[in-house]
Amino acid sequence: MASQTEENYLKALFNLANEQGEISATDLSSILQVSTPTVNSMVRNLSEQGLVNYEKYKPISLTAKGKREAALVIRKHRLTEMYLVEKMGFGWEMVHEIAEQIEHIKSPVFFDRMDELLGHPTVDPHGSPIPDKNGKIIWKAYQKLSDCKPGDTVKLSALTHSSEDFLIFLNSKKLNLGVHIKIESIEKYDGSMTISYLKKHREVISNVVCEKLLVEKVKS
Amino acid sequence: MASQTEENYLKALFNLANEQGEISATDLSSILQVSTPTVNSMVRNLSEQGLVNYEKYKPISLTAKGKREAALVIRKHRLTEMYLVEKMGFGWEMVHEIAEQIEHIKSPVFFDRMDELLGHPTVDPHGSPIPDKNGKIIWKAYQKLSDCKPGDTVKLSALTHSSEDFLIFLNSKKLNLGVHIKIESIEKYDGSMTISYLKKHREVISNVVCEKLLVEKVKS
DNA sequence: TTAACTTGTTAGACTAATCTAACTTTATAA
DNA sequence: TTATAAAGTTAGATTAGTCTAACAAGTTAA
Ligand SMILES: [Mn+2]
Ligand SMILES: [Mn+2]
Ligand SMILES: [Mn+2]
Ligand SMILES: [Mn+2]
Repeated sequence: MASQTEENYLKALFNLANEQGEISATDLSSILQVSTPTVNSMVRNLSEQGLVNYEKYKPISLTAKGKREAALVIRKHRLTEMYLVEKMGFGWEMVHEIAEQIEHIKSPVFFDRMDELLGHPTVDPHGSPIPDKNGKIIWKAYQKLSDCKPGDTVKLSALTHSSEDFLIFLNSKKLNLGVHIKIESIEKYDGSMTISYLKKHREVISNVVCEKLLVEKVKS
Repeated sequence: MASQTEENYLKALFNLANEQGEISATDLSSILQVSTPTVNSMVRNLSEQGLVNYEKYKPISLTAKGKREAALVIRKHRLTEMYLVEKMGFGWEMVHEIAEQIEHIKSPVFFDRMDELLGHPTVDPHGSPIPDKNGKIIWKAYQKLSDCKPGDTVKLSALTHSSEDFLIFLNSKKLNLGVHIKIESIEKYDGSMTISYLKKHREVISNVVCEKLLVEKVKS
């Protein structure tokens, strides 16, 4: 069974692959906060276990088996986050750190029970999809708020990044998942948007923020 | 902060001290399933941290600081077991293994939240006391069922040992904590007891079992 | 197309936690 | 009271995961 460290490498590889395609030792090194020689030796180890494709000086990738393993760790992480929010009353900005540890618990029944108590959720508290028990992920086709036009009404459904700082910022603006947002206008100069939501709440949000908000068109 | 391994040693030391007083390297070795040289080097390490009193060839003991640390790990273990039973619906025979892992999660708020959701419980699902946030334990003065007399009516309140096998045995006899037991008779020869409980349920249980059941006198 | 920079790899070392083999101290019992 | 057994310690090795320093390969840009 994969160690805690190995599971963290698999997750990092999986996430990087979905953000960039090509993965370098340097990327892993900066995400996992370890030196490149450390990455190098772990990648060789994972490669020997058939989880990673490795050839000297070539970009790193997960094998099919590695992808599945990674997705199952991510499943545990996201189920945990959902459980912490829904059943234990934690805020969405607090759960990542705890889930980072609990995801490594070796007990299938524990995660199965969470899944059951939650009613088999398909997304985590940040809107990211929860892989199924076979490691399969259903990616929903969201668009960035920054790609929407004035007059559009959309539902906030997920985030591209969910750092604690960003989540606390969203809390302060009462921008929770599920909120319906009307785009009033877009400033040409810097792409900042004036939006309204929740009984005429009106805010101006920067392009940096709009880029991180994933939305669905609302049929109305 | 104490590593997972260190925390497990502290717990073992704490439990052994409450069962035997004097602790030997061999005891730790057999409980933790590691060799005596391994125990030796870890005990020296804990001693350097001021958690254990160690002198060559002398029995091992926890310092005040070590006792406190140990009790706080046991607190996390028992809160977790209680949470798993009360909030997640696990049987009392399933929770020890999972708690053995979750007890090492580094997140005070996580355990505080469990404690709060459970309403600050004082005992775990096996009747063992949960140390408070300062590591203080209140030991209740239970007696063994095997020390009771025919005619006594008692409440089953705790267990001296809670191996999975024993818990499954108790399940099969419907002997749960809180059950009121009337001692009908005791067989002189082997100390086995005929007891009745739960609407005239009548059973003969061996002395081996009676020795492991902790009860309180019922005033009636 | 070659020099300079960036990225990746190798070599060698370290720490925590473990082991086995060998030795020393303490306990037991003839 | 001394020989034997049991318990504890030391020495030295191993594995996973990490590091730094040095070197090699690949990329970029003059
Ligand atoms: Mn997360
Ligand atoms: Mn993790
Ligand atoms: Mn337990
Ligand atoms: Mn443990």
